[in-house]
Amino acid sequence: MKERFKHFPSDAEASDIERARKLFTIGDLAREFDITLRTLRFYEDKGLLTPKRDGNTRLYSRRDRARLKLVLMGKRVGFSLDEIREMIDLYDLKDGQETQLRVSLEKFREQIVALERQKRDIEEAIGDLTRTCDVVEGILKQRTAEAG
Amino acid sequence: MKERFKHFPSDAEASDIERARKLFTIGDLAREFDITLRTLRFYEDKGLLTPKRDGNTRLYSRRDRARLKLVLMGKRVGFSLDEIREMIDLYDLKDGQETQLRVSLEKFREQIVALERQKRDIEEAIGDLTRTCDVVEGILKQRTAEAG
DNA sequence: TCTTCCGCTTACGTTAACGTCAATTTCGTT
DNA sequence: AACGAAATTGACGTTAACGTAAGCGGAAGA
Repeated sequence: MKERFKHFPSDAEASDIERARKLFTIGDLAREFDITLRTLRFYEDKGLLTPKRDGNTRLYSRRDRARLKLVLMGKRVGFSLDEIREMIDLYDLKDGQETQLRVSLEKFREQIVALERQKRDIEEAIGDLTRTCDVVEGILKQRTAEAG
Repeated sequence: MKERFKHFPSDAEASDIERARKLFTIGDLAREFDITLRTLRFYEDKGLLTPKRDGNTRLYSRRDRARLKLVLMGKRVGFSLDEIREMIDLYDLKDGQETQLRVSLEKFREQIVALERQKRDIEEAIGDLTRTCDVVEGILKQRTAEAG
């Protein structure tokens, strides 16, 4: 474990100044969003982020940071990294153009439908398991009654 | 695609006789449960099924078929194949013993908790997406209003 | 007999999202 | 000069549940 990130509560005081900064290192973002360096580099390989370089060192702008937020948001709601990249690329192509907004809106709605489907599947599974539990409980009660 | 399985409605008539049978081929079960041969063999490799052999050919008993049903049920409610195997093995060790029933019951309840957690996550995601949709719609309406 | 169907085994491939490891390098302190 | 922390690249490993391909055998039907 060479790359580890702990929380340093002692650093929390400087947040006002820190968050007003224009540039972030890879470690900054990793700490702030609780992800690993590997993840940030991976996202870069995938074309989700494109930080500048100071020689070799990555430098993330506020814009990069905003994109990262979008990526993590997208993941949270169940999009794959590929889907997220497509949407962000599309959006960045010409900022906030109507067609792109409509495309994204459509994707969001489809995802909502997919999520609702998943939800129903899970509800059914919970129902099945609950019924099974009831049956097993019944068997157990019957046994203890016989044994008693 | 060398191994394909279609539904043969013309075979449906013989179901009374067929289902009363004692032995099944791998193709029989594949058709009945709509899974591939590969899957059946995979489950065997994993120790979930142990059909007998007529020379090289697998022969599944009604007991094997019942186990397969359990496996598919377990999958449906979100257990991994490893978890399913553990439970089935445990259950087969001494059939229907109280302790084993209690262990399974415990697992089921844990799984219900896990599923309910997933359900909440999905609901939150749906909420997020719905709100995002509303925002995007608002932007679009505003634009069309300005353009009009 | 030829073809087709059903079955067999072995073994490598797939997908997603990173983890882990190795070998260096650069930076800020002390 | 030495040290540790933080950074770099590259490449292989992981997990789950199969898919896919290659190559083979035996039985049934035209």
